[in-house]
Amino acid sequence: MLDERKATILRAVVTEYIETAQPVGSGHVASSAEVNVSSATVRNDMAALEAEGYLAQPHTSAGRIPTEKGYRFFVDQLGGPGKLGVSESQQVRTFFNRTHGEMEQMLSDTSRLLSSLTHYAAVVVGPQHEVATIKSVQLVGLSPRLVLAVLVLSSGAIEKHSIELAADADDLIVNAAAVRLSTLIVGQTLASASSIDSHSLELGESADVGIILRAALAVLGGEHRHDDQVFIGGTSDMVASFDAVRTVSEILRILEQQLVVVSLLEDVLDRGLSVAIGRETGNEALADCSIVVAPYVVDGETAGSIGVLGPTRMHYDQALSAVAVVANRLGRTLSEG
Amino acid sequence: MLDERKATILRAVVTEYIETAQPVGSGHVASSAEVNVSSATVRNDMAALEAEGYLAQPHTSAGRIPTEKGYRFFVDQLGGPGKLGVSESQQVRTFFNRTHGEMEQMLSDTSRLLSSLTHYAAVVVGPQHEVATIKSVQLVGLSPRLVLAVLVLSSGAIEKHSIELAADADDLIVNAAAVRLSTLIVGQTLASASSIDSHSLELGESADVGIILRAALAVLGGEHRHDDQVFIGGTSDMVASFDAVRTVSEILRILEQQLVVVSLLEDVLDRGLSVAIGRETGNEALADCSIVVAPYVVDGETAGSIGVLGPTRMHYDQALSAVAVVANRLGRTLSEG
DNA sequence: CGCTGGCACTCTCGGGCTTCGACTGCTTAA
DNA sequence: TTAAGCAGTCGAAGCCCGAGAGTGCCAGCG
Repeated sequence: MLDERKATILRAVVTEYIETAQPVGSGHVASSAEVNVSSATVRNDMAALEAEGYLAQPHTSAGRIPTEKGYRFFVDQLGGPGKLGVSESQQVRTFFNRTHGEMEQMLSDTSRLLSSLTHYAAVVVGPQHEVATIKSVQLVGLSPRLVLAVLVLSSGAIEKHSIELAADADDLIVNAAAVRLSTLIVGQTLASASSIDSHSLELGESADVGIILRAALAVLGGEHRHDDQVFIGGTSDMVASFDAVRTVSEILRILEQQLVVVSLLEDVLDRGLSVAIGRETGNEALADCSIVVAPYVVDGETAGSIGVLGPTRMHYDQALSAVAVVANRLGRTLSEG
Repeated sequence: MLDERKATILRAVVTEYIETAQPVGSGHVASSAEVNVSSATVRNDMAALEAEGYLAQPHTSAGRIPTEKGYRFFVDQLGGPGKLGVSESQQVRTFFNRTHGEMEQMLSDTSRLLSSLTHYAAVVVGPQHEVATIKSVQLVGLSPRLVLAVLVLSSGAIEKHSIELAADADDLIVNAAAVRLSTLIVGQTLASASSIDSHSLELGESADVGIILRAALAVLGGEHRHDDQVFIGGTSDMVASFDAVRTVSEILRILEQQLVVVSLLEDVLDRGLSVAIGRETGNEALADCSIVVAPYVVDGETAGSIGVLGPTRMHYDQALSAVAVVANRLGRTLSEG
């Protein structure tokens, strides 16, 4: 499709533009190390590249800037992620050597690490609860009609749901229900626990206990998708890459709606993409942004995903390697625990 | 200090500047409804106001803009918070009628509500755990050397701490420790629980149980301040009030570090509803920002605080009423549950 | 046939200039 | 004490122009 020289020229334009944010002209390209032809030749090729949609001109007599298609080509021919710089990989190493303890804390710190590595916004989506089994369940009466169900999952995550009762329930009844609930659902996954037929189990129970059980199971059956844990860091870094406050505001709006972010990441992964450029993100407001994502694997299962969000003119190589390395280390660290 | 006319003129300048973000000249002030003198007179008074430090001039032949001292006077003479507009108070009412259930969800939604009311960034700090008593404690073994301690507090909040053991512990031992721990700390506050002398209680326990107990109590004694829950919403709205990306980036950095929270808490200790203008926030990076805070009261105790962060030229009256009303309703709603 | 040098052209950017208008401060008079 | 008028100041906006960076195209050269 693109001969070798055109590809080199395109590469040169993209890297130069990523660096300077200025339209790059034929002269700059010709004087770059990889290109050994005159600026006139570069001009001809750039005109061709523009005709084919890889480059665009803000106006006549300005240099060229890459289009999304141009970035796409650049990223694709980049192949996989490269290696991290020494200081960065050192940073990653010390981070993961030092980190331990609470998973939430770790994920939150990971988003900070990733944003500090890339200077873009980092999004870390916690492990899905769907594969985790229930380690323990507990019912705690907070007030006569309010009971809190606390689940501990094998992943170390905690789910809590409050259950409002129609009638008062004393501690004895609550405890009885807790015991019964434990025997029913401990060891199961959330999904299978919530599919238990609540009618079949009221046999042999007192009415009060049955009511609580049914309420608890109903609550478990609710939307689990919603309580995905999402950690976002480094927005202040990313913001500095843009120059219009309007753009910044729109991007922040997207990030605030965390649900969107999650579906964004999942969507990108579904399509097998690890990089979404501009409108490929599927969101008009992110037309000036790119996303780099990777899943992380815990105990052989894809658990969650991490990603960075930056301007379309991001340092793709650095971002790719950072995301890849951090996803890898995060998965390994979580597997050990 | 300021005679009535000067106060009126200052008020007019501030409101006009808040509205337009443009320096306001004597002509505008003279033609405003509250002022019935000529522009020349206004000029004289404005010169005096400038000499006294309430107003400033970006340059000769420009209008005046308020200084921090000017805003301060404006806010002080505003007295308490006014009433909310009809649609806003309607919004608050339906929000609090509809809301129930998980506290975290509620606080997070509250920050969204507050930012949607004011169009500034809203910060909601969850109830301090210090007054809450422990309702239940549970130890769950995740792996042979990793035990998760889960506390349920009377406020409905949950604390979890992971405990790493030096030696393997089987379920029997963990359960024994859990039972013992329950009798020790249930009903106490976190503070008093963490001050239990761990050495005195090993009597009559097996060594294994004692080890776990000691580890658990040690973990409880850790820093509780750190796990204050903070919910921040509406940054995208606030950002739109500024025009320099640089400023925006710095403000976001502050929010990310949750430094604002510190000043929020400190301010709330001093007085009730309060406003910090510009450098009064104690942070150089927030020189162009103001903060409006109020504590909320649950069951007669100051539980936490809420606030908004916006530009110094914020709509103080609206912000004050919104914060006051939401703090009030939030406290009442949390008291009921 | 592809590459290159040259040339004319285009368009932005920045400086310098002028004009305009929105202010102010001061002076003077009621 | 207030108002009116007037001169002065300064930024914003418009304009022009030259410099510079780029382009497209063409003709010649290997």
